[in-house]
Amino acid sequence: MARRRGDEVERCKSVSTIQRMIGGKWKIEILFYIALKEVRHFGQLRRCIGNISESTLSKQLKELVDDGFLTRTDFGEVPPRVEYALTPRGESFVPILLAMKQWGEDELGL
Amino acid sequence: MARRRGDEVERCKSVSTIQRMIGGKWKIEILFYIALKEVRHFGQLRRCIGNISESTLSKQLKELVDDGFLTRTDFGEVPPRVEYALTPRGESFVPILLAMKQWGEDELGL
DNA sequence: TAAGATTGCTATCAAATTTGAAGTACTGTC
DNA sequence: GACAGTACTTCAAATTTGATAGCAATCTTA
Repeated sequence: MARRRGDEVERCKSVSTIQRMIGGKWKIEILFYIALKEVRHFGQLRRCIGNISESTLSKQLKELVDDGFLTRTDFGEVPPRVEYALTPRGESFVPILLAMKQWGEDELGL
Repeated sequence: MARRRGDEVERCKSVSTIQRMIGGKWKIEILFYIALKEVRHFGQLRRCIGNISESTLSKQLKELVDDGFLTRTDFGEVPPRVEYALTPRGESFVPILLAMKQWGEDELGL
């Protein structure tokens, strides 16, 4: 049954938080490549995602680290070597990434 | 095993398409309220989502209609009455919305 | 009688976000 | 010696999002 006037809906905090965390223009793809394709490095991500700019990728990765999805390991070498990997929280999100990939293949025929 | 240099990763079209479709700043929440809370009207969505502006909500709804997630029924009355509802494609996405809500509750304690 | 509320927008302009291009620092390759 | 590779940062420009006002017609309130 659909809702009617005066029948207000309360906000769902878990959904609005996820929306904030993965709602960017690139986060799902970034997580996908790190989680399911084992991509670890900045330059690889930039190349396989395609159109993302370096400054944007850098910022999005930082946010994913801050939100607890990724770890960032800087080996302090020159030329720079940095590796990104999933945290346990990131791992726990993998089934959702897989479901989205599967949905795309089934529903969109891709 | 992590990937190394020269070992390039191919782009996954189903993931980049989903990213484009639901990657906005609000789409997950919009779909959530329509799918799981039975919200049908523009004004209700605006109120329960909170900070979204009317122009943005209008645009995002239009995109979700264009991408085949929602139907829009205009009853041609004044004051306007318009209803949004899930298409079969939208319905098929519901399990992913549920999984995200659950993930937020379990992982973030919300 | 007339003002105000209701509803789903659109138009306009300001503010915030995202983008591309270039720069940084150093090593290894041609 | 010029150039590519690596992971960024900085800055101006382009794009997206937000705030506000307005429209159309009817019902409600004063």
